[in-house]
Amino acid sequence: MACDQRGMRGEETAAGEEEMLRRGPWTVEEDVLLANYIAANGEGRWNALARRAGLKRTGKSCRLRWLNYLRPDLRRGGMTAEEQLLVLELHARWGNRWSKIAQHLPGRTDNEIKNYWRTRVQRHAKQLRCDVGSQRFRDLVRGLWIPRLLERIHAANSSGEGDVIAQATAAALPVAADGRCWAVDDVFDLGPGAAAADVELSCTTALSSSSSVSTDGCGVQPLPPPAPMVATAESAHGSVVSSAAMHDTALWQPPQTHGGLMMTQEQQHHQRAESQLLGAETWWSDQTSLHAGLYTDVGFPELEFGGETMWGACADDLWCTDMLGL
DNA sequence: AACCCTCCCAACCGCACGCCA
DNA sequence: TTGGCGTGCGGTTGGGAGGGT
Repeated sequence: MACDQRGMRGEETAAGEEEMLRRGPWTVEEDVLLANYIAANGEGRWNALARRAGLKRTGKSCRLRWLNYLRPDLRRGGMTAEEQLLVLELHARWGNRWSKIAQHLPGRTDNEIKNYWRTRVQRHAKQLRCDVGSQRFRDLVRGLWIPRLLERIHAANSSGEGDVIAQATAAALPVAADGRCWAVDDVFDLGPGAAAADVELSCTTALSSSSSVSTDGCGVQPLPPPAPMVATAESAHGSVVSSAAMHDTALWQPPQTHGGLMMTQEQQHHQRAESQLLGAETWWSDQTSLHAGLYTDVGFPELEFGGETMWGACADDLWCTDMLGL
């Protein structure tokens, strides 16, 4: 793309009569010069490298070009669901530590992740009228976006459960001994010999300050299974325009009581959703609902909403923008 | 066709830090 | 200790692409 922009801003700097340094988009010739030089001599010492390679660029510019564009191990194309999931979770954990986040996404640069965050994630937050740093947005990410990503990952790997776990592992999502997959947590700090049991013991949820320490002393609760919840969203005008229950009857049948009375399914859904959105410590994670795999049994029924499906047809639109009327 | 607007992303900027003489 | 240099990081900018009117 940068090459397509060639010449648009490629003016020489005024500074330096004897050595005119170029700025702006890189030309193919410059790319070849830089790539060939690094292939022959390696990278580093960027200022000297720029001079020796015959490039009229600052070392800084050369380094940036190499790391963000020319490096052979770079991945191209849009972020996969796994990568988006990782970005969301790692950002919740580390904030704008783009380079640190990028270390866990092979082939992706900090610049790319930063751009992804600013263009996609912040746009969604803006549409939802909340700040990306707000608890409300974190809850929406946890309750809507991440489950949707997990669903997509599952769908893509539905050919075999082993693949699912392998995928989660490859994506640095810790998988516990029973196959449950946890939110990104301190597994990165466990060291190479950490067993699945250790993973479970160290689980912390990175996504919400509302995460709670479990009573059994096994660390902080993982993400709740995403299936049943009520998505309540505000329209652009600030009024609640809709709420819809997503449920998986195969998973979410345990009867709930409220004041000694059996709760209707709708009441249960509502209570669960409130708990999630308000960061309550009720996780609805009774043993019957804890299941093997990467939330593998989660299969949202296609939710009808005013003739539109809950999730937009656009593969990249993970928010229910149709429903929101945004 | 022309204009406008938004999205996307490569590239730049300023700053901080580490190393070394 | 200090100053210069190289490097890395996060924030910002600006222009192409594409869609809508």
